[in-house]
This record gives sequence, C-alpha cells and structure tokens, in this order.
Amino acid sequence: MAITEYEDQIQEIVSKPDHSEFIYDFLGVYDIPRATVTKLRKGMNNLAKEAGAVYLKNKLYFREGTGDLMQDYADLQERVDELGSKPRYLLVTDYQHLLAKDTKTNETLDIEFAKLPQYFDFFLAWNGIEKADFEKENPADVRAAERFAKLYDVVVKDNPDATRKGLNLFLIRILFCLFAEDTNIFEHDLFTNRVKQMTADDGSNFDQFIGSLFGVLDFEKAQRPVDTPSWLNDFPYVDGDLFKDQHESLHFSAKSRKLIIEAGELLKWDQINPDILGSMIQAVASEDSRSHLGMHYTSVPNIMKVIKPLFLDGLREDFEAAKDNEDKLQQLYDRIGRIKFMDPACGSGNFLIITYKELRQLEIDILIELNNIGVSTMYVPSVTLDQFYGIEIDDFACDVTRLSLWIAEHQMNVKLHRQISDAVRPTLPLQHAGAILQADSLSVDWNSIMQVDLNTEAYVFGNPPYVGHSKQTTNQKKMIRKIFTGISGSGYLDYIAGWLELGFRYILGKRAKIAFVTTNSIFEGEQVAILWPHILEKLQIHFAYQSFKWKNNAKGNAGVTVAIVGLQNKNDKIQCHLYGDQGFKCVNHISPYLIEGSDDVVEDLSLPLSPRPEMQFGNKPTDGGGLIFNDEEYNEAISKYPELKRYLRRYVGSDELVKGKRRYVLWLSEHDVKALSNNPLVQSRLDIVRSARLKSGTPSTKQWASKPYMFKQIAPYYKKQSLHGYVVVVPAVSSENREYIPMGYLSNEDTILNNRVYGVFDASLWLFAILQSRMHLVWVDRVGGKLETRYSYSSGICYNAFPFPVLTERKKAELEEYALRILDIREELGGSLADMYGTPCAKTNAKPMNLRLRDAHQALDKAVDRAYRSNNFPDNNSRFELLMSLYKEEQGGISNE
DNA sequence: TATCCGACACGGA
DNA sequence: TCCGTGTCGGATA
Repeated sequence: MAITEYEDQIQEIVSKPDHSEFIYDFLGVYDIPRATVTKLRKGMNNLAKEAGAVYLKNKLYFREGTGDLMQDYADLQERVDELGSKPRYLLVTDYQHLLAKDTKTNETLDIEFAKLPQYFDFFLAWNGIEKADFEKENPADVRAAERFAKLYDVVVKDNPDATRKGLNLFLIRILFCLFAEDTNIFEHDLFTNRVKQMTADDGSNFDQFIGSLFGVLDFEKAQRPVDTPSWLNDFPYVDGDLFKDQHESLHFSAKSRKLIIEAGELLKWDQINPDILGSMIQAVASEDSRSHLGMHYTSVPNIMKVIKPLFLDGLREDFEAAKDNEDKLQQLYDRIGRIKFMDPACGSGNFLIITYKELRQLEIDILIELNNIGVSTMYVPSVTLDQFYGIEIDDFACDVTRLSLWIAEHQMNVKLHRQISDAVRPTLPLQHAGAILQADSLSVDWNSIMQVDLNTEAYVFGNPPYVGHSKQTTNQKKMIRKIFTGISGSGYLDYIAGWLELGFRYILGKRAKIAFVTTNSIFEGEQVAILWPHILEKLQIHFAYQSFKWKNNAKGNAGVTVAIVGLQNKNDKIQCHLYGDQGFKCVNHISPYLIEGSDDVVEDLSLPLSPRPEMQFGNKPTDGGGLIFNDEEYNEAISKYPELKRYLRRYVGSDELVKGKRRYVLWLSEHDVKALSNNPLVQSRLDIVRSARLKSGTPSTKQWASKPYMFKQIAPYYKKQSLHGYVVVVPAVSSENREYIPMGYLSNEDTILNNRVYGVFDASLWLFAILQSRMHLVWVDRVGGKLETRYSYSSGICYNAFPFPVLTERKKAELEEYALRILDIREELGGSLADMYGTPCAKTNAKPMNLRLRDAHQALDKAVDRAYRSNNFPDNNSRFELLMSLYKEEQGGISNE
C-alpha cells in the first residue's frame, strides 16, 4: 500500500464523528487478518477484561481514556508490565489526544488525535516493517513529493487549458505556504486553517481565495488596500519575486481542495530537505521524467565529493589557520561573502543549496570563533543568496531552485539564531535569489550570467547531462558541433563535453575553478584524444575522483559509471589530489585518463603503429535476430531440414568466446539463397531480417532489406572464397575482474566472428602471446575504452596504437612455446574460458583462476617483458611509462613523415 | 567502408 | 532487486 493510502485511510477513520469503532478500524488499516479484527470486534479474542479496553495478543493493548490520559497511560503500562508476553504496542486515547508506546524500541508517541494519520508509520511493525527502516526508505521529502504528484495530477486534469507556467507557479506558491506555516515563517497552520475556514467544500471559490491571498503576499502591510479583511491581513509580506506575477486563474474541485488541506495536515514540512525535495517535485511536474522520478539528482555525498576539493576543504583549512586571529577571521568572513558560485546545469538546485548551507555554516562558525576570542560586534550578514547563480533549461526546475534556496535560507536563519542567540536574520521579506536563468546552458554566454573580473574568486560546478554520441538529438549534436568547431572528431564527444569546454573558456585566465560530475567515458578510449589536449594546454586537472558507480536514493538508479574532475589554470606549485577506491593520493600531475601521469593521450589509429598483421572488426548482422540460431533452434532446424547444416556456421561473439555459449548463424551466398527459396524456415527467417531492417531509421540499413540473407557488414577476410588457418579472437567487452582478458586462438573453418569480437586472421602464435601478455593488458586497462568499468577493447587504440617490441625469430619461437603451453593447459582443463580464468574479485562465489594456467601466463608475461627491456619492471606503472614513451616515439615518427 | 560506444541491457542469485 | 558481465546497431569519418 502506498504511503498516501495509509494516511488517507487513517484520516477517514479519525474524521468519523463516532469513535466507538475506532480501534477496530485502525487495526484494519494494517496487515492484521480481517478475521482477527472481526473476532476482536465481537470480543471473541479480546484478552482484556476491563471495559473500553482491547488486548490483542502480541499486537496491542488499547484503552479508551477516562479523563486523565497520562494516568490512564501509566495504569496501562503497569498492567502490561504484569503480563508474561508483551503486546508490541500500548495505546490510549480520549479521541482528543493520543499516547502510544512501542514496547520493543521503547519509542513513544504523544500527539493530538487528529494528527494520527501523519504518524501511521509508528505502527508499521504490525506489517513487519521496522520504523527505522521505513524512515530511511521514505523520508519526509519523498512522501511530500508523492502527495504533490497527486495534487498536480488533479489540478492538471481540472485545467486542461491552463499554461504550464501558470500551473507551476501555483504549485511553487502552495509549496511555499505549506512550508511557511510549519516553520514559523507564517503563524502556525495559518494557511491550512484559512483554506478550511474561507473556502467552500466543493472548491468553487478556491481560485478567488488563492488569488486574493497571493495578491496580498506581495505587499507590505502598509501598502495593502485599507479594506483588506483581517483573515488576509494576518499573512505577512513575503516578496522575493515569488508573488510578483499575477495568479493565473485556475479551476478547483472538492478533490483538489481536499488534497491541499491534506498536504498541510498530513506532512511534516519542517522535516523537509530542500536538496532532495526539489528533485522530487521537479520530477513530478515534468511528465516525461515522471517515470524515472529523481533519477538524476545528485546525492549529498556526491555533491560533497565535488565541492569539498573544489573550495570547501580550502576554506575550512583557512578557517583553522585563522583561529585566534581577529583580522584573519574577519578577512575570511568578508571573503566568503564575495565568492561567486554557478551551477550551469542546476536542475532543482541541489549543488547550490548544499553549497549555500555549507557557506552559511562556515559564517556561523567564524562568528562563534570571534565570540570565543572576545570580539563581539553587531551581526552583519556575509553570505547571501545573490552570490549563487544557476542555468537550467526546465522552467519549473528554475522555480523550484529559487524556492529551495529560500527554504535553505530559512533553515540556516533558524540555525544561526539557535547557535548565536543575538544574531538574527529575518527570512521575510525573501531575499533576491541570485540569477537562476531559464536557458539552454550551451547556447548562452556564461560571462553574461555570472560576471567576474580576473580577481573574483568563483567556482563553477554541477552534474550536467550525459548523452553518448549516437544517442544525441539533432539539436544536441548541433550544439556540440558548434562549440567544438575546428576540433576534429568532435562528433564522437559526449553531450557533457559541451559543459567542460564552456567551463574551460569561462575560467581561462581567471581566478576561477570548475569541477563536474561526469560520465567516465570522457576519460577513456576515443574521447580522450579529442577532448583533452587543447584544454590541458591551458588548464590542469587539480583533483579527480576515478570511476565509481552512480548511486542515489531514487527508486530506479541510472545505470552509469561516473567520475569527478576539477580544473584550474596551470599552477606548477600545487599538489593534485587523486581520489580512488583507497582514499586519496597526493600526486604531481593527473592525466586525462585520471591516473597519475602526463597529459599524453593515445589516438584511435586506423593503421598499426608498426608493420604487423591487421586486426579486423567482426561481421555485423544488423538482422533483428533473424539470421541467428541458438542451440535449441539449431537442433530443431537441422533435424527438420538436414540440408541446412552446411549453411549454419558457428557464430562467435564475446559471450560465445568467453562463456562457451553456442550460437549459429545462417551464412548464405546469393547462390545459396536461390537454392533455398523453397525452404519455409529460411524464408521466415529472411522475413524477420527484412522487416527489422525496414523498420530502421538508418537509410543504409533500410537499403540492406533487399538482401536479407547477407550480413550488413562483412569483414574483409570473409570475402575470400574459403576460410582456413587460425585467428586470434579478442572479446570487445570483457570483465575487469579477471586477471587476464581471455582471448581465443581458433580454427577459422566454420567460424563466423561477430561484431563483438576482433580478429587477427592467419595469425602466428607469437602475436597471440603478445596480446595475451600483461604488457598489453596494462595498455588496454589504462588507455582503452570502458563499458562502465569493463574493458572495452578496440582495434584502433588497444591494438594499432600499442607499441610492439622488436622481435627476433628466436624470440618469436620462444614466445610461441609459452603461448602453446597456455593453449595446452586450456585444452586439458576443458570448459569455458570464464571458468578457467575465474572471477577472483566477485563478492560471492569468488572463483580463483586455475593455478597452472596462471603460472603459464606469468611465464609468458616475463618473456614478453624481456622483449621490451632486459631489467625487470617493478610494477605496472613502469610498464605503462615505457609503453607510453614508445608510443610517443613511434607515433611522432609517423606524423612527422 | 569500418568502427567505438552506451544517465545500458539482461540474465541469474 | 541487486549484481555481474557482455548484445546490438546507430552515427561518424
């Protein structure tokens, strides 16, 4: 049952004029068998003897109040203490007030009877859910957002012709009123009470009411019309742009009015976290993102990963250093009031809110420290909302950001007063909240939004959207093209690269720094050489978080692995902080691969660095599955049509190569297809291919619908008449948890490689030895592409750009012996490569690599190492350094020719 | 024509 | 529902 349903059902029960059935109705809301409640109603299993009491074994001891509720509660407690087995809950109520106790956690509840719906979770142990767990899963923000989604739906349905802007503004204002009446900005419950008193049950005059109310909130009391009725005049002056625009007339029903009242009565707005609420509310209003409610909001821990290294750690260090020194403290106090902050993809403003709160806390801490050293001055605010800037394309999100900033400000004002009693910052009238601009961030000049001179301390940060090159919309591609004019290969960049580039230009030569949460793919594989060289000519990475899996508290988490990068103008003196799985390291330089090292990048080469057999990309069917047969389909096909056996070849992709999965593929020539024109199975398969290709939006795929019997792309090797010899097969994607990437050395006969493996055809064993070596793995690991954190092998970067050692015939023969040994052991062991190579890092079922196989690999590794240099490599870093210097040497040689 | 990648996709505990 | 690990075909050069 949804949260709102519990609340609604209990609301109905407490609203009944007659409470005689209360406890039975209440139990009925929870997972207590209906039969049990029915029996209880009839008194059959009620173990209590006294009147007005209900004792349900193990679950509840209930008593109606007899006048003095506290005394009744104490009596009940005494009675229960005598019992052998305690009921989980004690509950007494006179239907005005309610006292309850959870005998397991010893938590108590002391509330007005009417507020019971808000506290339904107190009794969730009846459903087997502990309150602590529930609170963790469903904080006040989530519950508020769910309730708001309901209200939004009803209001939208009642107002099909209303503008988005009008609706959104209405919602934001209602949210503000609800928050204000729970947090002493307004008199307690003022808004909800006025709604109840002044509007008709059917909602007919609600619009009029809300129109007058919103109108009044924008005026100071002195400026309001003299005839303003007192029920309106009780509301204070709010301002802050929130109520400036005229309320757009809307239609309300009994239902929407009720939902608003319930939102006021059932939710604990004082417990709202503006950072999370914003994301939730925003998701509610944009229908397209409703399905992944709050999927992309950045969690507070992740925001801290950005802002701490970017500026917060530094400010805190300066604070520590300034303690005991009035001048320094005062300087820091003034400084934090001048720093400017911008999130150019602010969404509902989480980064800005967290930053604002942290700065306000620092302000408080400085004041306390000043007080401690005996300096007491009148409170003058330092940090203000107008230091905060944001750009966001969604107009509602902009409104939510402004609202959330106000909520954050109020919360910090309360905190200030609590910690320093003579310091007061009034929340009303609302402060001007920076510039939160509704715009496409990539098409506006950031300088015109947040103007800074060369000496202004400024920080730009956020979590902009990621879209891979093949998934971008036409408009997104256009923006990236435009921004990266003159950069070759820019069509391959992720959408987020636009933010990196604009951020780079914004801070260039200024006293400003940037840091973003980004998809890790801009630090791996092909994008590195396209994006980073021109940026790192002028800037340096001063801190970074290496890849980690994206996570927040939303229901369906986005599937992506992210990294964090901080950039600033070059400054040789600073130490860089590189954060990885094991905390952080101070290093001299962070490379664009987010490892310690130089800014050298590896390009995606179309030809090998040195003469060697070429690596070919496998065959790509683009067939909608029509040409492919799994084991079962294959057996069925050849038993029904034995003549098909010669056309069905072993189909090898990464899955087949590594896990030993078996699939087959129809491999037909034009001649073959004519011969099979009467075979119904073949014809039905070709129909699948034809229709799948016709459905494609890609013109070239559509064209291939006329040749459904052929793969859309065939590797050059397969265009030869016959297949023979051996091929080194490399899986395009494979797990990073294995000690080696398992590669194959397969006979070519009968084998069709697909587009998820690469092949070096007619290859000698020494080539297999090189590719299977640790030297090569280190290269692939550091500069190759990744799918999340898997290896994503590519011929251009991993093979063509890999510097091969110079090999004598004798050395080749030696390597082949080691390779042969590996192949022999594999054959002896049998089973799949995945079994033999194990998954040593997996948490469960950790399966080690076969020891004999590992020994053979280590012997081969040593032999390959020695082909590069005679002295040992102490570690993989030194292997990589050598490879990178060889690459630069050889690549430089090529481009100078 | 030949890839390199995916705010992923999917099967198994 | 989380965890482990690789499909499939688009868009680019």
